Amino acid sequence: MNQIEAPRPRFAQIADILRDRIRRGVHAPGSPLPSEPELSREFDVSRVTINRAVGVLRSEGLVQVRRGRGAFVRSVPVITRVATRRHGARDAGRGAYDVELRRLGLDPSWTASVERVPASEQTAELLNVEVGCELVVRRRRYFANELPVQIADTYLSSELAEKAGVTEENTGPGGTYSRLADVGRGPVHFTEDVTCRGATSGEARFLEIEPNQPVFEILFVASDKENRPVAVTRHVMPGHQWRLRYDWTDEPEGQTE
Amino acid sequence: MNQIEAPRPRFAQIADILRDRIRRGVHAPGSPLPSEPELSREFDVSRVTINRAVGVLRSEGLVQVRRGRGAFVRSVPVITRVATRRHGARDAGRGAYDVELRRLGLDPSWTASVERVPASEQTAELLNVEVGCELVVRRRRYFANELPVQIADTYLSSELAEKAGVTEENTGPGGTYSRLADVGRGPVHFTEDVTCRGATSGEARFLEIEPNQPVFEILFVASDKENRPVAVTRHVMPGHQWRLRYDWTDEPEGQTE
DNA sequence: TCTTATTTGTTCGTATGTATT
DNA sequence: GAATACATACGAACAAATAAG
Repeated sequence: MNQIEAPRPRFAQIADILRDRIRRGVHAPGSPLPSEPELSREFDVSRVTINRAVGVLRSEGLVQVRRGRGAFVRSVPVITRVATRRHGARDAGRGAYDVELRRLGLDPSWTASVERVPASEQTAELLNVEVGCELVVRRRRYFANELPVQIADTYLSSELAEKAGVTEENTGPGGTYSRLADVGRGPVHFTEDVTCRGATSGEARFLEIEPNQPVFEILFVASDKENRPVAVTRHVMPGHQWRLRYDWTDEPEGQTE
Repeated sequence: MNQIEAPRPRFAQIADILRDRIRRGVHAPGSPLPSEPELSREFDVSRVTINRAVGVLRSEGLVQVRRGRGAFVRSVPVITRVATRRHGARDAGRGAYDVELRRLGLDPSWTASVERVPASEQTAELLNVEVGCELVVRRRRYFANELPVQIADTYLSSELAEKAGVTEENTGPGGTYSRLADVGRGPVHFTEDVTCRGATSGEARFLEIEPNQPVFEILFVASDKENRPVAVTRHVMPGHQWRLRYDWTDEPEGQTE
């Protein structure tokens, strides 16, 4: 067994060089890389090899390529989503998003809309309802400086949504969870499943990333005090631009259950 | 603007077909795909196009390609790492790993070793020590059915490690945290930062995945009751084969601070 | 050990298609 | 319409890892 590093493929070496140039600011955020024919001449390789090298940077989220225009360096602020346990669930919500983005000097914004859809198999199981039964879904889209950074869709059974009065875009002070609490179904138990997968083409289009570029998917289930699920939220966000933070304090031994 | 879906590239269509065949069991886990020349003839495309299609499946973690041998279908059980807040930090540790793997019908195993290393910039900052000062690192490697699934390295200052007596591989009942508690430095506050990034070549080699295939990196900081950091653990695991679960229960309003 | 066949990895030159300016 | 830029694809060639003899 030989510990000497095998010679790296040209496309990988060129990707390294370009990555380093971006890191050092030779190509500033928002500015284009030299065109493929130019890079092809500079490194004395075929344009196909340059295309593959740039493909590496694309899949890392470092550049955004637009056909007919060029490859542009992204500015990728890493946004931290803090889920502090002892302060309750809403800390990971909209208010915290605002604070975090302003801390980074970015302008937070979002859109919201409400629809009715039949329950998918997965959502039906999580909400403990029949497949195909009617759900109310609140779709939110988050932006940082006009750039899309997160998809968040919350599903509730139509029945519960109507009882709690959250079938309109404006859910009033405290949001959906406060309205649920008003009718005695306030969520108390929370489960959050985090996975990492390639973006679907629809997600990629909205988030302006490559299909198959890694995204975080968070499935957030809120249940009431009788442990009945009341709402499911699916978050999808580009993997390279988020950090998920969880913090908590252990109870002293005696108080644990 | 034209809403008609552009025709998909051939390599992507072929990747879809192969992915579907794997899903349907046409190619069972552990068995090889047909060779590239064979697929090239079947789909009547060049071998370069097949190579690119298989590359898509590689980056998804669906197949493992070994040069000179072929492309083998992976068996990819999704392992859930549960971090239940109310039961304390150790629920995400080794015992929980054992239980989860047996639940999946897999055989859990791990290795452990202890080293001394100088503090890197990042670790030094998290542990609040000087860069380059001596640390004790406990390296653990987790396997499922002999397949590597996780890297976990825990760093402590040498001083503290010696006081607590955790400079050997065997740390005794309850593990490192119990020994820290014995000397009055038991961790109480926990912070966990989850990010998603491409595997480094070293990680890829150990985890038997592609370089740049997405991995979860978890930075876990444990602090004592005076909020002094006592240990930092870095976990690295293949993104496609883990699910991170967090669950908790909200305290009633009155008890929140 | 050496040889040969098989299999994947990379690269080139060339060509064609699509999106933008 | 023309020029520019990126996307995909092919055939050919060679390199590197593996397996069989």
